[in-house]
Amino acid sequence: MSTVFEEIKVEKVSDKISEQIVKLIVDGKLNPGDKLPGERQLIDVLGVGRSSLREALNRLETLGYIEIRKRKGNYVKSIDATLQLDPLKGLIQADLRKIVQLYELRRDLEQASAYNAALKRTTEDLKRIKETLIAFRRQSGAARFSWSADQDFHLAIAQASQNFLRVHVISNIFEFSEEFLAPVIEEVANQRDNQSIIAQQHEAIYQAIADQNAELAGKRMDEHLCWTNERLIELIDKNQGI
Amino acid sequence: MSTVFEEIKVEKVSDKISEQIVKLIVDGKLNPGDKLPGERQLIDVLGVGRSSLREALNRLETLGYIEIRKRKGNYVKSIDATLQLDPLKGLIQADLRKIVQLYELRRDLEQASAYNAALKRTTEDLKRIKETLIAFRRQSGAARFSWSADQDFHLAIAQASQNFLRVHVISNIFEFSEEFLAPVIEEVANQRDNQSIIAQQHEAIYQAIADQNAELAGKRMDEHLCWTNERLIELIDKNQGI
DNA sequence: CGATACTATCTGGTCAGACCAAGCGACAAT
DNA sequence: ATTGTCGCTTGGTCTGACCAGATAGTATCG
Repeated sequence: MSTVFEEIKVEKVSDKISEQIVKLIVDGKLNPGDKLPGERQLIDVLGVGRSSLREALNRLETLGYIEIRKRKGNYVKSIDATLQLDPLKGLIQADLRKIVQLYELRRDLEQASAYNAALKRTTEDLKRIKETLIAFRRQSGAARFSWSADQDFHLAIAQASQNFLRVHVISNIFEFSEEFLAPVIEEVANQRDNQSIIAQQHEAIYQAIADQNAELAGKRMDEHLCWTNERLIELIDKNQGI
Repeated sequence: MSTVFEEIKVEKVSDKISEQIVKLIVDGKLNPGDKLPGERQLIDVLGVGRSSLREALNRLETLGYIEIRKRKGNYVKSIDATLQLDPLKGLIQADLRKIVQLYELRRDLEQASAYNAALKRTTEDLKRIKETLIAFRRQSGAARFSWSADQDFHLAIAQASQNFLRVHVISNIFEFSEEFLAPVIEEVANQRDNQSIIAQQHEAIYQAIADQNAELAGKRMDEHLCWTNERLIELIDKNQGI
């Protein structure tokens, strides 16, 4: 029975309007830089109320299709800017210090990651982790901090924990935080000591995983990330003050 | 010269409104699933016109922060960004047993959630958790398992852990897994004992959080979810065989 | 007493009309 | 040629009104 009837969808007026305008842009009837007719003119042509029209225009603006210039008019935008609507990004932008919460989350996951890796790692996993360790040491000789080598280590452990979701989520966190921290993270390289401290911590974690000592692996990972987070907070506070 | 003068920016009323609401979400004053006051009520509180308010709400919806349900109200959405789960839907559909990995992830987070809640909970947080406990007991009297009351308990703890991201991510996992498990979860209700066992486990967790015993809270949460996961695996294996 | 039916009210969606301040162009005064 | 003024246009905002569906409390009927 349930397959016989279709749900009746009520489409908002503003949806139809924005669909139509997007179609015009896609079809090339409206080109970047073109000025749309004034709002009062459009509501006549479209036969809708101004609030619906404005709702549509507003959505188109936040989606990046048009640009609303107060007291000047509405213009079609060139869609060169990759329209990214990552809600999380907006949230963190609202308060950079919130990124600490993201890193707290990371600690939750990575602590478990190391714990489970110690229990479930294969010898291949272990070998892969070892390789990332060597790569990190090698690259830390260079002037700048090698973020990607650091990430490789953590991701290798996540893989060893035999949970593809964990890898996925942790990798997401890396990707996400990179663009926020890229401007400040370079400072880490200035304090050259940090590099070797991190390397030592990594090696200690590796050792615990190799020994299949889950408790210790988890504990060391937690301490490692606590230490990292503290450095991070220092950095942010310093740059925030400017 | 150009550096001496700053451009005067005119901020739209709707911008201020949406900023404020985003801030409320970031600060955890508004949590996933919360219902916003009605539009007519909000314009009184904020002292703005309805068009500006609606403009703000509309933007927040297209950005993914809230969900506008016609004739029902406006609700805060959980943020999907960290855990971009949608692409994974296909993977889990292909092999329902993969959901075990999702629940392992949940355990990572919730163990930390309980741990931190025990450390950081306010007395208000504690009161809120207690209420979910009572609601669960009351609803478990009914024939069917009250999934939402169960979720409320776990989310209340996440809130008490003072990390808004944790709330969102856990809420996301619930949302995501609900659609997979809805068909099988009802069976839990058949074994009436489970209901009271879960209630007891919840109460034990609550007690540890009330006592601010972080280690114990984390441990009990972990055990609780281990137990749950085992029941889950049984269910899946049984239904998979058909 | 219990199930059904109704009604008052609340919700978001839409429309219409009004006013504001700033941009802009035409035109006059200097 | 520069400056000042006036009026029109533009998007931004507010108010008030109505609609239709959802909802909950009340009244009615069996």
